[in-house]
Amino acid sequence: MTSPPVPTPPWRAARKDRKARRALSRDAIVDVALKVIDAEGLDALSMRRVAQDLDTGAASLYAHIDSKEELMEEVLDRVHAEIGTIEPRLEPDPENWQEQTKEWMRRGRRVYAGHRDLARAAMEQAIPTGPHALMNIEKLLALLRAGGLPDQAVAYGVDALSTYLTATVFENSLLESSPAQTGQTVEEYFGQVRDYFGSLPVDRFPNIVAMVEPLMRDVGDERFEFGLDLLVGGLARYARPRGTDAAAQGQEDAQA
Amino acid sequence: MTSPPVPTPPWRAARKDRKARRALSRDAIVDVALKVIDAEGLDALSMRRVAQDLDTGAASLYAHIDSKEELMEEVLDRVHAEIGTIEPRLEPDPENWQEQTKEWMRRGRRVYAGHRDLARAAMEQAIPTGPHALMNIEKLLALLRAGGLPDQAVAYGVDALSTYLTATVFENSLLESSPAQTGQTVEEYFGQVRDYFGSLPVDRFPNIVAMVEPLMRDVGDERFEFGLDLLVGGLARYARPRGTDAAAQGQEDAQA
DNA sequence: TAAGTAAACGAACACTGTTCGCGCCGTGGA
DNA sequence: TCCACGGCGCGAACAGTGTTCGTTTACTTA
Repeated sequence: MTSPPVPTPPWRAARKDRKARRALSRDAIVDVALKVIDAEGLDALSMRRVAQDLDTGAASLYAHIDSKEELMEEVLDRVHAEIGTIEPRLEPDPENWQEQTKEWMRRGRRVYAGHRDLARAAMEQAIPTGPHALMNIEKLLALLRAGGLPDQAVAYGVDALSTYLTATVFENSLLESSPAQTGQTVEEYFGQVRDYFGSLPVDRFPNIVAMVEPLMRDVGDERFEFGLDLLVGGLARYARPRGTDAAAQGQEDAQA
Repeated sequence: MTSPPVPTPPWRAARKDRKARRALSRDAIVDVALKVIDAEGLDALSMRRVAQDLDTGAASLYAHIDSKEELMEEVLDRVHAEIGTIEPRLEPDPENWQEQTKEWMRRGRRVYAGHRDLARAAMEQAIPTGPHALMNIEKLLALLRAGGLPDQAVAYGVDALSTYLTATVFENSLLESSPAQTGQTVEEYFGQVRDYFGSLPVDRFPNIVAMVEPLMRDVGDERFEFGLDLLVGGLARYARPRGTDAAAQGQEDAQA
């Protein structure tokens, strides 16, 4: 098979080039996937799209990753890492657990908001089991336990907080991306909805018509903060009595 | 072009048969779509699948409906009608608005739960504008206003409640449908997660390990009821002072 | 009866996630 | 040094998806 030296044909050279940047790996794939989401949104993410940025075909990805679903889990866990590593050492303070919890939630919101509509993917994940996602659950559990809540309240509380976080961030991303598909800005879209609500028949929808302004006010921080206060404040009612007021409250659930 | 009478060829006869049941209409399409969702789940819903039950092709549907998205809006509004028509006349009672609100939420949950994973579609709808959806918002607004909440608290409160409803119902449907795809029951899936959580390294995840049981307890009513109580109880803090306690609270948002 | 119109429809387009099987390539053993 | 092996890369294909095009069909109106 020893043949005399011959200039390699162009297609083989091209092949060589491609093989040369053999940077194909699990991490590289997840990297690119997240970059695509950040740049073009979740809908633009396809196996072919990821492969394209890696100068290869979609089939090649399946040597490193079982399915797109698994890829998404990996991407989501990377984002969970981003939430957790901003302030790696968090010492739950029993005197300050409410504000700490809120701050943690705000951090999560900021991080998610920085990745377009990735929160939609987070919603579709039933129970997150990635290491960094677990770390975040662990942190939240620690905060609520520091508040002295009964175990069941801690568990349901963490669940409610997580649900609230992903759901609100997702809805926010919807409000930004769905009017963009028809080429209008968020303000235009909101203006249209405001007008529509205002134009409803007053006899059938008196409250909507009367409440158009408060309903349409702010899509962002204030709205999020309101619900957050509802939840954390509600959880605080379960807290171990401290200071003057008793923590007793008449609900039968969330027993210790 | 006048040709002598000839027995219609079989294929034309077949065509005749199909045309005879010209029951194709907007309502009929929405009917079938909802039936498909109820019977086979949201993922099974495709334009071709709907057309098949109507003995036609997918293209024929587009004479009555602009897009699949519009079809989903129609389906969702039908379900919203189902929520609203169970108790068409609801008189908001200022003395009882909290329990009325909770009951309304429970009703919504029951209805959604009766339609498989349709709640996922509800999540993806940015701002519902269907007539029956608006009617439900109207009802919720009336209830919170009867409680004497400041306008902004009413608006944000309705939003938080709606979000909580769809998000929790959606998560519940996920927990039921996602393990079913791999052929296991919900109990098996939950057992696996429980075992996994329990097997985590105690030094890194002390709270998760300690809280496995409360975390994994109940996927249903109790969990929902807990979050519901958090929200409604939190809203009640904004209520107009009645009886002894003052409703003042230090948050700066949700001003009237 | 003739014309006009609106619905129905088959085929096609551009996508999607995933699988199959071939061929290249770097590494370990003889 | 040579060779075989095994894993990875990858083009092509499969079975789907929502949607559109151009045509045929059926019904209504003049």
